[in-house]
Amino acid sequence: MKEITLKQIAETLGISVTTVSKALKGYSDVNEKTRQSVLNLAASLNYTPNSFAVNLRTKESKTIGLIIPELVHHFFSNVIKGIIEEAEKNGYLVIILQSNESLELEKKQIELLINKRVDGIIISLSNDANNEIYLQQIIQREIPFVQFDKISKLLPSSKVIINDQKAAYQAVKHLIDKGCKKIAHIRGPINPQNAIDRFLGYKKALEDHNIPFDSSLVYPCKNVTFEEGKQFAEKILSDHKDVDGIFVITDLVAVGVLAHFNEHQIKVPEQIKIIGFSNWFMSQVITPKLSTVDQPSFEMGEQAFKLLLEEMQARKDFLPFTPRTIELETSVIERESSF
Amino acid sequence: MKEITLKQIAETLGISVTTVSKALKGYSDVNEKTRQSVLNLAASLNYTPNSFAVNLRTKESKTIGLIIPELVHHFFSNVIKGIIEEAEKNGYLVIILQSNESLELEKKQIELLINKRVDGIIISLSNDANNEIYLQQIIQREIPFVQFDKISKLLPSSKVIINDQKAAYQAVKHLIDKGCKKIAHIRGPINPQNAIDRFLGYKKALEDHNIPFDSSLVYPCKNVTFEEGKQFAEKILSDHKDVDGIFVITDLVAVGVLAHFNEHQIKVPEQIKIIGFSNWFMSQVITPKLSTVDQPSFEMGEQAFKLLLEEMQARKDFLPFTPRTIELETSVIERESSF
DNA sequence: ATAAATATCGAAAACGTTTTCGAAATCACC
DNA sequence: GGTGATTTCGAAAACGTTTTCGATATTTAT
Repeated sequence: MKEITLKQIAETLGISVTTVSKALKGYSDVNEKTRQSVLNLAASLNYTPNSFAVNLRTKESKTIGLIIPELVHHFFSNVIKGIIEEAEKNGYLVIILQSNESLELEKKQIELLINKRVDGIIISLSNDANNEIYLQQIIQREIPFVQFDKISKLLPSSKVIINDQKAAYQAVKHLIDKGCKKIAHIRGPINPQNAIDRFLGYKKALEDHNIPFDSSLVYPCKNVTFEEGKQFAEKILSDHKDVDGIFVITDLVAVGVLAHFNEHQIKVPEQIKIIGFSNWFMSQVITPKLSTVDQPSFEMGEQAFKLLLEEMQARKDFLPFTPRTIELETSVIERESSF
Repeated sequence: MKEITLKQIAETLGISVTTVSKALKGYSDVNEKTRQSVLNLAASLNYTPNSFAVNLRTKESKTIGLIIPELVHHFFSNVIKGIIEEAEKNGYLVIILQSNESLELEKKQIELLINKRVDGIIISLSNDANNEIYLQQIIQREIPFVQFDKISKLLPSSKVIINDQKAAYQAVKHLIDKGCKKIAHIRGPINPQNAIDRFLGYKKALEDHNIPFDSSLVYPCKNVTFEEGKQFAEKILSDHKDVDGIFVITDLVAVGVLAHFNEHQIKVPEQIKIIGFSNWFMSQVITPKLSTVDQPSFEMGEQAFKLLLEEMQARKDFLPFTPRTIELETSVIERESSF
C-alpha cells in the first residue's frame, strides 16, 4: 500500500539507486541483464516516478497555465479543447483559470501560475487589459508565453490571431455585394484590439465602396450579450429608419438582434440583412439562419500550444527564441440572414 | 534574475535556513525582531516558495484533476466554472481533461492524474463507463474522489447529482397537466445512469396518470446531437400521427426537434408540446421558447469541489471519511413550447 | 545563589529523483 | 603480462523546503 520508490527497487535488487534510475531512463552504462531485472521489477510493482521529486530535480512541471476571460462561451470552449488535446499529445497538462473580464483577477491568476511554476502560459486578455506591468513580468521572467484572440499588440510574445480587420472587411463587403446601402455596426467594447480591428475593417469596406462612413451608425457593446443585441436592434430602428444591413461583432449579439426583429415582424433578410461573427453553433439553428464569419477556434488552440511548445523547448536548450505570430484564415459563411 | 530561495535570505541575514522558514510560516519560536527582518527582506526580494520543493516535502500539490466527457457543452462549461471558482477560493488549481466519451482515454487520463499526484479527482463518466477497475483503483489508493452528473452508482464515492427520475417525472407531468395524451420520449443512450433514470421518470409519470406506456414511443439517442433531434422529430411524426407531446433528454436535441417542426409547419405547442432538459441558454432564445427542466450546473460544480475538499482534509488529518451524496433541486420552467 | 522554566536558534534529516564523476572490473591487443 | 580502452557500477551532491530535536541563552522562581 506504500508508494514505490527507486530506493525500494534498488534494495530488493541489491543494487544502487543510481543504477535503477539509469536503467529506467535508458542510460547506456548499465548492463543488459541488470537493466532487464530492473525493468521487470518496476513493471511488476507498477512503479511510477514521484512527479514532485522529478519536478524539483528537473525544474519543470510539464504543466501549462491557461487564462481566459470567460469559460461558458462557445468560442473559448473550442479553443480550450484545442489546447488541451494538443498539450496532452505532447505530455503536458493544462491548468485553466478564468479572469471574468476582471483585471484584478487576471493579475492574481498570473501570479498564481508563476508561483505554481507552470512551464508556460497561454492567455486571452480581459477587455480592459493592455500592456500592463504584470504582463511584462512574464516576459522578464522568461516564462514561455503565448497570446491569442484578445491580445496586446505591443507585448513582445508569440500570438495566434485572425486578421480581424480583413475578416470584418469581407463580412461588410458581403453585405454590400448583396445590395446594402446603409450598414450599421454593433461593435465590441472600446479597448479590445479585435473590436477595434473589426471596426476598422467595417470602415474601410464602406470607404472602398463609396459609402460614406457615419459614426452614428456604430453602436458599441458593453457586455456583448444577447440582451444588448435586442436593445441595439430597437435603437437602430428608431435612430435610422433606412438601415438595410447590420454587421455585428459576434453571433451571440447578432442572435439578439434577430430575436428582436422576429418579435417585431421586421423581415430578415428582405428588409434588413445581418451578418455576425464567430460561426457559433447556434447561428445555423435559429430562424433565419445567421450569416457569419467562420473563425477556426479549435485550430487556434492547437496552434497556440504549438507555439508555446516551441518556446518551451528553445528555453530548455538555451537557444534564442524570437516570438512568432500565426494568423489563421477566416471565411464568410452565407446563410439566410443575408440572402 | 535568479530565483530567490530561503538559503539566500538566510545568508544575507546571517541566520539559518530553518529560522527563515519558521519566520515566514509564523512559528512561535522566533524572535519578533528577526521575524520582522525576514519578512521585510522576503517582501522586498519578492520571495515566493518553490512549489516543487513544497510539493515534495508536504506530499500535496494543491491541484485537483477534473475529467469530463465533453468540453464544448453548455452544462459542463458551467460545472467547470463552478469547480474552478470554488477551488480557487480554497487555494486549489484545476487540471482539466476531456475523455471524449472514450473509455480508453478516460482510463489513460485517470492514470495521468494519479501520476501527477493531484490531491483529488472529480469526474463525470463517459457513457459506457461503469464501475470499471481503473475507477476502483482511485478509491483503493485513497485518492479523494467525487463523481457528478454521470455517475457509477455502485462506486463508493461522494456524488453530486440531481434526482433525474423525479425531474423527468415532473417534466412529463407538466405535459400531462397541459393536456397531452400521447407523449413520446427521446431518451439518451442506453448506459448512462441519468438517461435510465429520466426514462424511468417518464414511465412512472405515465403510469401514475393512467396513460399506457408504449415502448414504440421511446427513441434512444446515440450521440445526443441537434441532428438526431431533427431525425427523430421526423420519425415520430411518421410512426405516430397522433403524438401530442414529446419529452426530450436534453435541450440541444429538443432544439433539433423544434427546428424540424418549424421547417415543416408543425405548430408548437398547438399540435405538439415539447419539453427539454437542462435549461440551456439557447432554449429561451429560439422560437418558440423551449420549456425545460432547470438543472443547477454551476452549483453542481461548487458542491462537487466542496465535497472533494471535505475528503482531502479528512485524509490529511487521518480522520475517517464516509462518502456523501448531495442531491440538488430541479424545477420545471414553462415556456412557449408547452403553453 | 542555584535550579527550573522559557525563549530563541540551528544542525540535520527527510522528501525522491537525476546526473556528474570517479572507481573498479573486464576486455582487447601486442 | 602489461598497457590502454571499454564496460559497469555507485557515492555523493543537488534541487528547496519543512520539521524534529537538541543546544544555548535568557528569564523566573526559590
